[in-house]
Amino acid sequence: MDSGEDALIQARRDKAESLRARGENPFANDARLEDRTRVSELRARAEAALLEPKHELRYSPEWVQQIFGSDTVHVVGRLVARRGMGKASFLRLRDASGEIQLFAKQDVMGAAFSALEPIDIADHVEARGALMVTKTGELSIELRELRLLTKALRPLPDKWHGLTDTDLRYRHRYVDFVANPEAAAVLRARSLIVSGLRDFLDSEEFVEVETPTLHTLIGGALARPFTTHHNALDLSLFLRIAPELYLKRLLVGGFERVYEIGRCYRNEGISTRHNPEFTMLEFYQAYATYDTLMTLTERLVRHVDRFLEQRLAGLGLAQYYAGWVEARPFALDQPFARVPMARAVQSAAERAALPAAELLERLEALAFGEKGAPRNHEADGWVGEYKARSERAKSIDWTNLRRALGHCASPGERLFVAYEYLAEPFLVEDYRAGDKSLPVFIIDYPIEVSPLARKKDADPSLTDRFELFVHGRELCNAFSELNDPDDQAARFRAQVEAKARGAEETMDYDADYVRALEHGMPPAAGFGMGVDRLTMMLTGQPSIRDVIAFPLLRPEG
RNA sequence: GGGUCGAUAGCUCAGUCGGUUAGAGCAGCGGAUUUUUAAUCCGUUGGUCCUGGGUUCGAGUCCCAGUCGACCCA
Repeated sequence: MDSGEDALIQARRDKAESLRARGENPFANDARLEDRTRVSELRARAEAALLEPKHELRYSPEWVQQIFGSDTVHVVGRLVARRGMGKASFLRLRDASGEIQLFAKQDVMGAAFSALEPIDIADHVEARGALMVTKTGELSIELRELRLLTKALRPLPDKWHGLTDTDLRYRHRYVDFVANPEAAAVLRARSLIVSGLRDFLDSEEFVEVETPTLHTLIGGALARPFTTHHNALDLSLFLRIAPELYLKRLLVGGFERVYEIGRCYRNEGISTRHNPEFTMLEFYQAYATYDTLMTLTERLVRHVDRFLEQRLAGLGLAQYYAGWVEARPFALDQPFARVPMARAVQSAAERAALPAAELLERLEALAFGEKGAPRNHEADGWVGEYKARSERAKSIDWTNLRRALGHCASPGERLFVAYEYLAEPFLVEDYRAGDKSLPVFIIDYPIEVSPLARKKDADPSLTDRFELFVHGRELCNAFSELNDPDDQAARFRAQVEAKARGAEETMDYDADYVRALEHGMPPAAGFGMGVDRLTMMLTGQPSIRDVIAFPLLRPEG
């Protein structure tokens, strides 16, 4: 009654048993690694023996002989392929640094050749032998000894197709990383991207800090939180949605440049761009403005990209980076566009052959009312006329634009909604650098949608704020910080009132934060960026799940 | 929340108009093979066709409901 899977596992258990019967441990951990060599070291030493063209990885037998002589090398790793030839056998061994072929010959190994019998693909082994080159030019280790270290009781997926079922890939991620090397390369890249961020910020004299993730108040962003409870204090707590307010308290405390890279939690839906827990970089710089930070942001993104390229190459993973860059639809090497939101809306309207000034004046009249009916009886006619102006005008989501306008209570909110529907969907086509899209800073956001940003001196209806869009996707949010405690207290009160009116995503009144501002926070600018999204962007991954080691999934049924 | 598509062997996939005992490749098992590269050749094991109803002489296939997933929209 065994299923096919049970039979495959049983066959491997039987092999483990046969080893135990011979007094060997199929889960040994006594390998002596003093003389262990990583595959990458062997490849590096053998590089001088590479034949042209080098990317084909064919080696000269004489040169390899010259470099390595008959010295025995010692490697450990997982077997990922096996080709039996009777009295000879080819195995492929993978360690964290790379792969190399093992060549087993009965006349060389003698009795040790029988060690191959109980060994399967996926097992971890240690091997000793001399470097040589096969007749096809493949660098190989001619085995003297082979020993099982760990028996894998389950088989690997199809050697050619790997594991493609997306659900299985994410549920059995440990298999995904073995079967799909690019998935593992993305995780390596993520680690390097985080290192690159630290490398850049540390060199700019920022201090890395860790602030609480358990919060008593909701603040720093507009999002629904997860709730939890501290037993000893009998205290309700929120998992943080952003570190912002604590980092700015540190500016009050005298730290001029601080940053934090850490997990944030938002109790929202899951999509290709959203995971309930995600990693955010925030940094704050005293005596700086959002203008300073735009320049810094461009340098930061380019620095991280170069850092990634160099370090991946150092790991022998250059081909993955090359593939990602090849597929990139955006350019990072040219100055990013900087466009005030109002101008972005105006020029987007013009590009759709719409009367920009008239349209902006009519936003309130275009809104749907409570029951989805137009507030203004002329509005349907205007929209019909607008749609006829151009293909682009026709492709605008007028229905949802008017619905969203219906929820707006101020001109600033309406401008923001107009931007979201008229301009943002077209950023990729409107801002170009040759055949690539150009990253765009949208600047000067309305004050109503920016509760923590500083008012513009020249126009108090706007804030000194930018968001960076790379190929149409939001990557960063930054602004000159509000440090007037009275202004901040008034904005908190507005949030509390919005909550009382039924708004779901609001901030709480944070009296301690207002007190901190009363002690004097230096003028400053702050910056936030999703590390997951940055990784998606630089590695060309379509889903946030591809850049998270273990994304949240519905539990197995 | 709405729409579209999908779920068949451990993995990757076929399965025609509803019709005999559901197939292939890989993996596994047995055999041959001392330079292979997805090795090759011979033989062979392995199935809750996602679940539950329904239509029918007969359902992997058609219908309904549900579960799970992917993509798009909100």
